[in-house]
Amino acid sequence: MFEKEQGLIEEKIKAYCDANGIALAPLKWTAIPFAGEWGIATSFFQTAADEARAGKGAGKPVPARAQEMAEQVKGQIGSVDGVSRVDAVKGYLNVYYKTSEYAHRVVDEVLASRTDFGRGAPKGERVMVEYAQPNTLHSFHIGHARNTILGETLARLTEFAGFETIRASYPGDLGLGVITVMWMYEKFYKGQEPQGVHERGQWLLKLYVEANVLLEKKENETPEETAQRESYEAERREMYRAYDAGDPSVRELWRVTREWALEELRDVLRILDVKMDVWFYESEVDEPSKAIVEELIQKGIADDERPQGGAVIVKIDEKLGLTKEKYRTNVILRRDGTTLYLTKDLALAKVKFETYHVDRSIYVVDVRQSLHLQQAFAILKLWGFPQADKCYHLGYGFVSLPEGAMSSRRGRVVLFKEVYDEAIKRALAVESERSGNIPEGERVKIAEQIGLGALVYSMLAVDNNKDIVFDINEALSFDGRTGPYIQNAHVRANSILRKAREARYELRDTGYGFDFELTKHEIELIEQISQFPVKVQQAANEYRPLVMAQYAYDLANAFHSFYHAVPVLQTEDENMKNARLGLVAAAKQTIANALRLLDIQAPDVM
RNA sequence: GCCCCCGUAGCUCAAUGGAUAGAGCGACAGCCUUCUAAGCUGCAGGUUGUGGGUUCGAGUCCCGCCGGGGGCGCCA
Repeated sequence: MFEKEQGLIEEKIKAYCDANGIALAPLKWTAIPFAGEWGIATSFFQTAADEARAGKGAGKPVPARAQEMAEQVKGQIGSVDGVSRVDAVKGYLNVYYKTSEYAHRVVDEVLASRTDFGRGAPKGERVMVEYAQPNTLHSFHIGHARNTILGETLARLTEFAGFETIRASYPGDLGLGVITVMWMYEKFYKGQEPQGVHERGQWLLKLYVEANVLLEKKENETPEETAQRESYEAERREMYRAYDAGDPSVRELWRVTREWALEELRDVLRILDVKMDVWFYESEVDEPSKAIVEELIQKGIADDERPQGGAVIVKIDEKLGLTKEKYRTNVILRRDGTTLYLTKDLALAKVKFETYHVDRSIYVVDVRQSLHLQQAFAILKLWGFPQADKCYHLGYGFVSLPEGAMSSRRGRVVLFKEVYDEAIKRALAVESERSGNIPEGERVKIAEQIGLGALVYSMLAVDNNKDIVFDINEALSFDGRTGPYIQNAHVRANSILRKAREARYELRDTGYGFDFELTKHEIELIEQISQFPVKVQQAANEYRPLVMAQYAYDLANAFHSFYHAVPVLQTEDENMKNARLGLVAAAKQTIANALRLLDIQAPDVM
């Protein structure tokens, strides 16, 4: 927001260096890291070090020389519009803003842009974010929730930062797991169907777990048990074969059960306020992907070892001319002619590039699939897609339970829906304890927003590359560094504004100013608000939702401190009252914008 | 055997190579007749796993070691 002033100072620094024959290193600006004062800072360490290396430093230690430069620059700067003072400290040049002027500018900008405050200029690039890729028939657990929340937040960030953004889901609706549930249903539960979208979806998971018990080889099996198990196994294999052969009744069973699972998925996405633009289904990518295998053989990228009884493989390192093993070799078509995960991902990437004209392709996928995705990207590069360089795997650590890894197969999972229901229950309990002023008809809706806010924030507040051991009490905490803490800041800001309206106090847009002595709380809050556009860009460019999660907390924290220490409605002075109401409105708006990017609702009361 | 990630306060986690390594939880002490106490203020808590190296400057980069997790051609 203050590029002009920064530019002016930079010119002065450059002029000083030119006049003194100093080769200036690129200037890096940061916020002054001391609370209560507001401005920007840069240092001269790099320049001094460069000078010393060039043998021109006159033997002076670098820090001392940096400080000397900072002092001399300070002497040269004179007065700059909008700058109250300049300090040279420990090699740093600190430029302090005239807070009254900038405060007015920040508040004005927020109130003029409203929901668009912080939005970046269009970048002319199209991004696709692929996330929410659960297997159908397995129900949606808390690990899928981490994936979906990360993906959705990232999509909101890239979109708001100025990228045209496409959201893509890629459910796995094929494979042995799916067939296993179908077999179980057909054999033991045919004709049954629980009522309720989630009940039905969770029931499918129950069938899956039961089936795996029947199909798993046990220790000390009796011959009868072994025969029984092998007979089940044969039935399952037969169903898989029948599905592949296009058997109409098996296909119909597949279609019906798949729809049950997808209905549940769609409802989970509705709860999470995720609106997918594109659905890629594994079943629809499977057949076309076989064609690309031929293409890759033709182009000399893949080696066909089928004549020797092998598979179709890509020797990635060799084709890239690497001597050290990095991407290794991988199979893109089994010897029986069926496809693999990698095959389908290659075909899907081609569709993304050619049909959707994607410039950047982001995959939100478990970190354990890192090598596979690196292999896919490398093959895309060999294939001649320049977009391969802008494929990015946003890997995330897996979510486990205190008792160990989650396992759909064993039914050892925490389902998203269970946690969501519990979150609402807990939020309602807190509401009835301390929120007397919520209208009866809104209590559940607010509880949903708070409960989900807690859960979502707990997923975003940890860096994506870290594993999470899921603890429901931590995930659903409403105190401290949590979603509800940030939501509460929004509520409190709203409360002040509502009271002002109720008192028929009219907020004047103009004619007020921050030309009074600002408290450190006001300065800190204004500084935080002004940082929002920068944080949006940083989070989007680095593909790091955590940056925004961190920022939202810092902003809310600044507001809570301000709220506690600085009176607004009780302010005697009309001008000051106006200015502070404007600041509160700007803070509320910025908190709301930040929460929106985090896929968290911003309630007006709680 | 090779590759990737992690190791920071009692616990859970932050920190574009830069100023005094920061939050939350937990503990302790305060603050509700005053805009919502899901809050605020104060206090305590650190040899950033370890040994070297690079650098004016290292939690951050490089090498080794220790500890934990993950991955490595016909699973996804």
